[in-house]
Amino acid sequence: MPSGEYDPETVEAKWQERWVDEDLYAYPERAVDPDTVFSIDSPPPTVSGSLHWGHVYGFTLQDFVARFNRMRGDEVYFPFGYDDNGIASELLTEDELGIKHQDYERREFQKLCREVTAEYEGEFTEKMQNLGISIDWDQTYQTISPEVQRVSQLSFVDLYDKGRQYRQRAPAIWCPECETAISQVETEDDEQGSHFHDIEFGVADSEEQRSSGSRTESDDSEESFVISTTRPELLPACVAVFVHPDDDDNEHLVGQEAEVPLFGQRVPILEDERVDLETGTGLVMCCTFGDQTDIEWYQAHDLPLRVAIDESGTMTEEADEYAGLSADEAREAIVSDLDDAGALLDKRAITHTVNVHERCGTSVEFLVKDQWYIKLLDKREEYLEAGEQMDWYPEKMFTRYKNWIEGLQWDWAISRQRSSGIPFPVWYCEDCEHVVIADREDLPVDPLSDDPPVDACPECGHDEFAAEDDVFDTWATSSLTPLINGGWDWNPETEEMELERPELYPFDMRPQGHDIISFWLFHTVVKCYEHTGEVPFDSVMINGMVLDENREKMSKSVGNVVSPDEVLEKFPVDAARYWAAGSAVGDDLPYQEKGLVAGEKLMRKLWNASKLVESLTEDAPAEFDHDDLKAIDRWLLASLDRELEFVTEKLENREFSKARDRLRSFFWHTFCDDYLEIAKQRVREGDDPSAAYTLQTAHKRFLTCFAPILAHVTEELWRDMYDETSVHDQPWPEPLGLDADVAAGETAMAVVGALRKYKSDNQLSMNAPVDLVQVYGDIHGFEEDVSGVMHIEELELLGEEPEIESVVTGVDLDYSLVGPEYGAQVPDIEAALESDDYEVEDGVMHVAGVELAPEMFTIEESREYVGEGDMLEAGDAIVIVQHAD
RNA sequence: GGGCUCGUGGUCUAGUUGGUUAUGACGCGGCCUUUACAAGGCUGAGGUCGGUGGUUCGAAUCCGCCCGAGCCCA
Repeated sequence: MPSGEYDPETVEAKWQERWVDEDLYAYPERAVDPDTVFSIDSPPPTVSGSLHWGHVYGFTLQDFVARFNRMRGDEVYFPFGYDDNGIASELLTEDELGIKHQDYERREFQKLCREVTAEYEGEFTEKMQNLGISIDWDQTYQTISPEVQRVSQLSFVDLYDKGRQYRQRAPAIWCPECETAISQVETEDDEQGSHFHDIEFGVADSEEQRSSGSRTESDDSEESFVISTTRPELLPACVAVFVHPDDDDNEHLVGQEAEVPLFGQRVPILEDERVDLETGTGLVMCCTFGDQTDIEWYQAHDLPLRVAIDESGTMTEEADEYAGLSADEAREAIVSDLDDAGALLDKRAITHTVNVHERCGTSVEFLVKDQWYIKLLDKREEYLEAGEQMDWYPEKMFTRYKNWIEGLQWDWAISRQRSSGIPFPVWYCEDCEHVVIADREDLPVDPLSDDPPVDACPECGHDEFAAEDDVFDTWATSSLTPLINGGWDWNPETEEMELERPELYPFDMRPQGHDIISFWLFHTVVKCYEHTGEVPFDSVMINGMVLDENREKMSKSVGNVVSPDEVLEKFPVDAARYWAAGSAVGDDLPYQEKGLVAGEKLMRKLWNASKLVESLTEDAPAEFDHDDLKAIDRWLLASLDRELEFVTEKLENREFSKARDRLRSFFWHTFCDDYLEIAKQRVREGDDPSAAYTLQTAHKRFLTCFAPILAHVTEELWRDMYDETSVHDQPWPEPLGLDADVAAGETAMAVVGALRKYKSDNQLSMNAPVDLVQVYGDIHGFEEDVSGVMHIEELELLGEEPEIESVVTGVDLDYSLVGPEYGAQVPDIEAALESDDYEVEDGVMHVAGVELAPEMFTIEESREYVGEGDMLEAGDAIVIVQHAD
């Protein structure tokens, strides 16, 4: 029996442990009906990081859905993945073990990674369990595991067979410090000090002018222009000069050729909108490659390639006499030589934004490498339709997916030149470069250690092969989680890819933060769609970001990070869950201690009310004929039916905060404040099975409905009061389907409310007796309840309205009817009403030359009681109180 | 710089197919021991709905511009 105060610290830990020990959330082995399976595909978090609010928030929202669907009878598949395949885990492993990945064979290094991350995974598991998330802990996977590597490589082979992947020489982002290619998302902007060098370029005649014979001696060496650059060492890589189309001053240069100082190559002067007119002189050189724009120009204008800096940051043969110097040394030497040649007009310090590798802060370079790509551009329409097929919660977030697809300019590069990661299962013939792909049966393979599946090249018969040493982009693996969860594998007998658990796929729900819709979600949709021909998710639930209490992003450098660990030492998990349910899905949510405090208060109210219900329902009948229910009991249960209908619909639509608030409000105000006060007297003053039954029935329903949100306190109360099986295993309540005089019940409650106010206003205690109360209004069947709870000696129902003097105070128009009908005449009508210039005849109002139908207006009256006692207005009813103070 | 989202009493929020008196909670003031709960109950104050211009008889709601925040892209 619940007694004393609720002790969340002990209770929450107890249930978290038992839920796991009892396998309460286990996905049933033989659940094979796709219609009753509810499968969730959570994006696996990076395990080497610590738990942050984003995890708590995201997983809590998923848990609401999981618990709700479980109670509705679905077999819920709620797995957990550990993303330990990223660079973060590799660095962690090197750090922890004091090793370098270069010293190990790739497979061996990954084994070490698995060992190191296992420890962190344990910690992560514990924290997730401490949040009471109803994950099935028998359904877990690690992205670095050989099984997942196999799926990743199978995906590669499948897409290659389908012609969706190709290999091409293209620019890659390169970190010269780490000597690795990195993806766009691994770079970040950094403000750095640098120098602008104003360098004079000569103008040479273009081919056209030369051939047309317009060239004169003086045109040649006389004309020049100035380019400001921070990268003079890239002069040897210069392949073009660009002018903005709106740049009138330099427009005349377009079409001519420029001569690069010191190096002498002649390059075209072209026009392009991507020139930034605000920076430097408005003229810019394009070098292959100095930055991202250079790559775009290279591709858009079909420019030649001149690579002047190699992978280690050393100047190449293109740099002539500077070859072999480091980029920094070359810059100094070139600047000095430019100065000597008179081509350096100015040098000044600036700060500008550069792309740096987020791990080491080194400015990135752009190199040309052979890269593998997945085709995207040719199927943009299809992928857009795939997105449209999913239900988006909230709907508005589909726009992000749509904009992303519409803005795609390149296919997706999936190869990374990192020395750790999941390898491409590919070899190349040393002679003819024929691509040899591993056999599916052999996967996972590492070409650096394993032999190709053929002895000789099927193309040319050559028997020497070069291993592909690239690894997959991390998204290439992360985008396969529905297939990993579904047990996707090669069946050698049917020679087809098959799902071991096809009932899970497509997954019912994909949760996703709105920040990575364009990466994680998009790539997952694309790849799974290509592999299976089906959109992998029926629905997507987007969660917002957790911000600090000033609505600003939590960031270590700003120092406004609040750790969930600290907070959960102070507050119950259920309080955090209550807070998490407090925002519209998809919206950002500020961390607010007040939100958790409100949750604690609700838990306390639930606890205390349960204690009272328990004490009142010891003799409650398990069954009770609904026809024998007293009016107020019938009214309460019928009202609860309506609330449940609302709450159920909101939970179905992931409108957690609406469900939460409505449930809370009905429980607190209607059940506790109104009903419970009345029912407790009835039960205490005499045997009242109708009240006891109603109390218990309603209370059970509250516990089950609160269970998805307040998972722990409801479990404690349920198991303590009712049943040794979990509240989370109870069926979601169906409406009882009772008829009740809802209006009379509400009027009765309004009368009670008015009397409470009367007592409060007159500084009377709530249990102070009142001599006589007369009610004009329908509270039929509730008379005893009203007089009981308000301690009324005599309650009299009036058959006709008491003596009331009415004074007309104004006229209320129903604008939704008057507006469309009379439009511009509305101000005239209002003016006439203002000056009392109107007449009402047979219910029709004549005003300002028009006639208003009865439903268009209401005469407002203030009513004054002229008889004995005090008059109270209680909704539709009028209450007269006779009380001798 | 571009796109998307958000902006409602001190704080968090409901309401946005246009209808005039904007919801609830937290906090704040006042009153009340009602044998579940004073961390409770009743009640009150507090908002020209980010700013500005427009459309309309009527705008928190629709449109333009501006400001602030978040995310993604450059």
